[in-house]
Amino acid sequence: MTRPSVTTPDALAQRLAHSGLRSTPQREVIYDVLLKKRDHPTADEVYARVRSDMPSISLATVYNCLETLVQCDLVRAVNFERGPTRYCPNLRPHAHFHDEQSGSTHDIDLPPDLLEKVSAVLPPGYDAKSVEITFRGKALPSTEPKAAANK
Amino acid sequence: MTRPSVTTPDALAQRLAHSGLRSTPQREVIYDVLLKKRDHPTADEVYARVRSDMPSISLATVYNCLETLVQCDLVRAVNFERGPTRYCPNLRPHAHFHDEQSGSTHDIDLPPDLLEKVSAVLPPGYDAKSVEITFRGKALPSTEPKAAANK
DNA sequence: AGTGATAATTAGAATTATTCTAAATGATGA
DNA sequence: TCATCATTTAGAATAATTCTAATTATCACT
Ligand SMILES: [Mn+2]
Ligand SMILES: [Mn+2]
Ligand SMILES: [Zn+2]
Ligand SMILES: [Zn+2]
Repeated sequence: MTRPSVTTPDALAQRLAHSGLRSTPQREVIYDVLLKKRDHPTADEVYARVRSDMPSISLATVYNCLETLVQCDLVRAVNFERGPTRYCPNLRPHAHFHDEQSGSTHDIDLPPDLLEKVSAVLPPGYDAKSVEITFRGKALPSTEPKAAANK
Repeated sequence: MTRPSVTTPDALAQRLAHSGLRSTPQREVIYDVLLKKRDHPTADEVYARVRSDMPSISLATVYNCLETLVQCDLVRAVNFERGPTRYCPNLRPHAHFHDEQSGSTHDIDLPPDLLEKVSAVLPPGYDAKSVEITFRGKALPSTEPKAAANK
């Protein structure tokens, strides 16, 4: 029954304020879209989804808002090779698994000590602010993202 | 006194033949350039370096040859965020450290068991063909890549 | 050596995701 | 209400890469 730390829409205004930014309808609906279907959509996909709620929003605004959410640490930008950037509202420490067949991206939760263990391979003189772990391969269809299991 | 497994220019013709491809002057000079200065150059940087040896080479050929070397498993393509792809002839298992100040990329050799340990976090149903580990942060100037220390 | 088949290279156009620019709109608060 | 500053917006610009179609090089055979 643990809840994700900050992944509720309410947290948005707080986090934005903390960075001296305003909560706007565009930022809210974009964050909602990310929380509702956590399949690592691209900016274009976010744009398409947001347009049903807000048909007048512009693609530039989608890019601007996503960047803002990333700066506020509410969302992670996820890249794989040279593909378009994908957006992830999962704030727990996790890795990404890219299924080559389907093109889908899955979250892999990490045990609490793994990132430290990995960072321990750094020789003296290297000070890492972040670590990213990415897998590429084949995932069984049963591992396809099911209907928005939040928790 | 261990030697890197396949990182000598001689290996090139072999590996290419194994994939049914020819060894060409362009492929050779590009692979040489990658071996000579292992600082993870971009395609543009490779192009610039190769042009002193072979002024008539085209940028399209540089892209083609780099892709060929990657397909033959002689070179790794390395991406960081949305930056241009960089190329790495280090075939040992290693991670990448991106120094945010200088923009430089460093190889971090990995202990033999680490990648297995990391892959062990995958739930059943996930079959990873590759794992990538990327660090981002600050590296002390002393860790700057020194004059082509091969071995 | 000559010939046809295939592979590789090349210049330049096209593509794609993203960023930039400059103007319009919206909120804030003296 | 007005001035100020933040945000959004449309469209142009950018940058890395890929594609296209033509040319050149290599190879296998005769
Ligand atoms: Mn990824
Ligand atoms: Mn990298
Ligand atoms: Zn994720
Ligand atoms: Zn490397």
